[in-house]
Amino acid sequence: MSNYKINSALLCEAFKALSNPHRLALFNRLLNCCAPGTKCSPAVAVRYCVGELGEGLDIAPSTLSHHLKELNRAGLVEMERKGKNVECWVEPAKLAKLTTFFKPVQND
Amino acid sequence: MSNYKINSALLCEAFKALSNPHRLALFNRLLNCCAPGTKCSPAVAVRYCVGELGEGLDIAPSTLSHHLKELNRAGLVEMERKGKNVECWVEPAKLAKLTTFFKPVQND
DNA sequence: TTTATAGTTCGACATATTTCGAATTATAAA
DNA sequence: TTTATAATTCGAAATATGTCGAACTATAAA
Repeated sequence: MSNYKINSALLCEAFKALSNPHRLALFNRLLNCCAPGTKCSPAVAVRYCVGELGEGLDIAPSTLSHHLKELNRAGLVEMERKGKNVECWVEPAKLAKLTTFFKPVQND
Repeated sequence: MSNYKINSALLCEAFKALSNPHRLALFNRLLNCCAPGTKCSPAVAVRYCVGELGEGLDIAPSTLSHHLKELNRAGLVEMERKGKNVECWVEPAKLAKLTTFFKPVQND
């Protein structure tokens, strides 16, 4: 099977979501739980609440909320309310789909 | 080594380039030289000229040119004039960098 | 019940993007 | 040299995006 026709509309939405510096930073923060050099092998997807994700980004809460909504809409980030907070995480399965796109066609 | 700090500005440019349906289609055309089911194992990157890439996309030549310029600027597509035509192709090394981003952090 | 904290929605405004047609450049063919 | 083909540049217009503050909702704590 080749990657000739992955649903390009969905793919395009994913790339659009990652095309903004703030959203890319947010997504990256969810992907990379650890600072360089530290040990970290999460069995389960890492979770951050909205506020934590926005730290150091210097954007208004409403803007932060908007960007996370976009990442969620694009299917890249999951969100779930936990008490006063809303937790965010990335499902590893979603990543796999994206990497598939960049792999060259495989035929034998 | 982790992917903690890939140059996010460059990465962002790449995703922005792929965030437009027409540009994604153009890039995909360069990635997937073959129709599904056919045999195809290109030793060298596949090349299309600008006009060929635009076929069936129903956009003006100026728009096509603009989009390819964007893909080139983002470092995703190489371009070189060959006579009357301008040939376009994707360097496999560029793809590798993008896939790295989506891979989870590896620490041992 | 009142108050505080976390996050979202809405409307407005500035900026960026997409697209086209007209004019232009580069190359090859007649 | 003149003509045709391939592609690019430029300017303009329509649309989309990023951002904020104000007002609002959801939940927990006092």
